[in-house]
This record gives sequence, C-alpha cells and structure tokens, in this order.
Amino acid sequence: MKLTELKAIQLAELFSSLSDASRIRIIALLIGGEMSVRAIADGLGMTESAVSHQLRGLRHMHLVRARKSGRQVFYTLDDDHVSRLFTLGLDHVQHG
Amino acid sequence: MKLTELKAIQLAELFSSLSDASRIRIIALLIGGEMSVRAIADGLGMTESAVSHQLRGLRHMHLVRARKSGRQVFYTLDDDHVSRLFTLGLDHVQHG
DNA sequence: TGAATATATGAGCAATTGTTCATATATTAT
DNA sequence: ATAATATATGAACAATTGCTCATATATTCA
Repeated sequence: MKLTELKAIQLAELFSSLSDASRIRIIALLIGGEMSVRAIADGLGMTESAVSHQLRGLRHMHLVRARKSGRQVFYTLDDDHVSRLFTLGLDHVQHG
Repeated sequence: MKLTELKAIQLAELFSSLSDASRIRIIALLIGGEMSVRAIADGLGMTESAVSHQLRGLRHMHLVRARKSGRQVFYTLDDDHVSRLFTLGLDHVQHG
C-alpha cells in the first residue's frame, strides 16, 4: 500500500496513544461512559496528576474529549473509531 | 469496560508494535503482499539490520509471519486483524 | 573447501516515555 | 478576602526504544 511519510507518522502517533497499559485502562473505563479525572484516578489507583498527563495526550490525539462542569472535567471517548480500535485489538489479543 | 491488567498490558503491547512510523511503513508495504527483508529495506530506504530488528518485534506480536525460502525470508501480514487495524487507524487519522 | 549472499542478533548510545513531586490555575464555599 | 477542591503543567529522573555497527548463522555457488 502507498503511504506518505506524513500519514505513516500520524498513524504511528495514533497507535502510540494506545501503546500504554494505563491509557488502555483509561479508555476501557471510558467505554462505560463519561467520567471525571478523579473518578478515573480512583477507579485505576493512579494519581490525578498521572491521569491528567495521560488524558492530555489522548485529548491531543482526539481519542477523548473534555467537558468542563464547575471545577470538574468530564472525559468521554471522542468518536467510535476509538472503541472499534479497542475491540479489534482485543480480538487480536484473544485469538493470539 | 472491565479489563484485567494482563489484557491491558497485552493490548498496549499490540498497539506498541504499531506505534512507530518505520513499522507502519513495513506493514503498509506488506499489505501489497509477501516481501523479502531486502525488498522491504530497499523499498523503505532502511538498512536490512534495522528492518530485521523491527520484523522481529512484529513477528513476536504475531503481526507478521515469516516463510524461509533458500537464503531469503519472506514476510506477510499474519492475519486480517492487522490490515483491519491499519485501515481503521487510517480512517481515524483522515477524519482528524 | 572457501567466498558470497541473506538474514539475525547483541552491545551501545541518543532520544523518547511515564511517572512523581511541586506548583499553578480555576472554581466553589465560607 | 481566604480556604478548599479539581485539574493542569513543568522539571527531573529511571526505564524503554530504535538505530548503527560489528558479528554470527544459514544457505548457495564456484
């Protein structure tokens, strides 16, 4: 398949955002619906700082979207590509 | 979604194997069909050593499969999950 | 056998990554 | 106003990554 170097880099960056167990667990949580940073941190036993750092990367790659409400920020998956990549990857792992 | 830590790690490892532009370009080439290490190296302007190192990781994650013929080794994508992940990722990037 | 070819592998190094800790910003409550 | 809460951010550090270079293994050819 023909692929410009730019697209190759963008694809690699997309998959990079899914290449860490903490981020995978964040996304797995968000498949269940919108959550605040603290709720994610509590749910995963991570510090809010670590979660916030990871969410920034995910936001930057348009994998999650933020909605601010008062002093909380609620995150959701940005579009259905994300959960489809997730479940397709899970398929591969489970048939490995 | 509920996800064991093991599955999270395995998923992260799977996406890690797709998280580098050189590997993405190797996979893009292999979507066109079976190729030798040298052909891949020539096609991408990489050294055979660098390609071989990358192929080892891809082989380990069952993304590519090797077939030895004489002194050459021909690589193909291991199963259709790979090209489906690839094209799904490309979709996301192109709608970004 | 020895030389040439194709691939694989280990060591080493620069660059990147994910975390912690401290601090900053923003919002709400008193 | 001050304090408390929720999140974001920068610096710094250990751990990981992808390459090069040298070398090893395997196969073919003369």
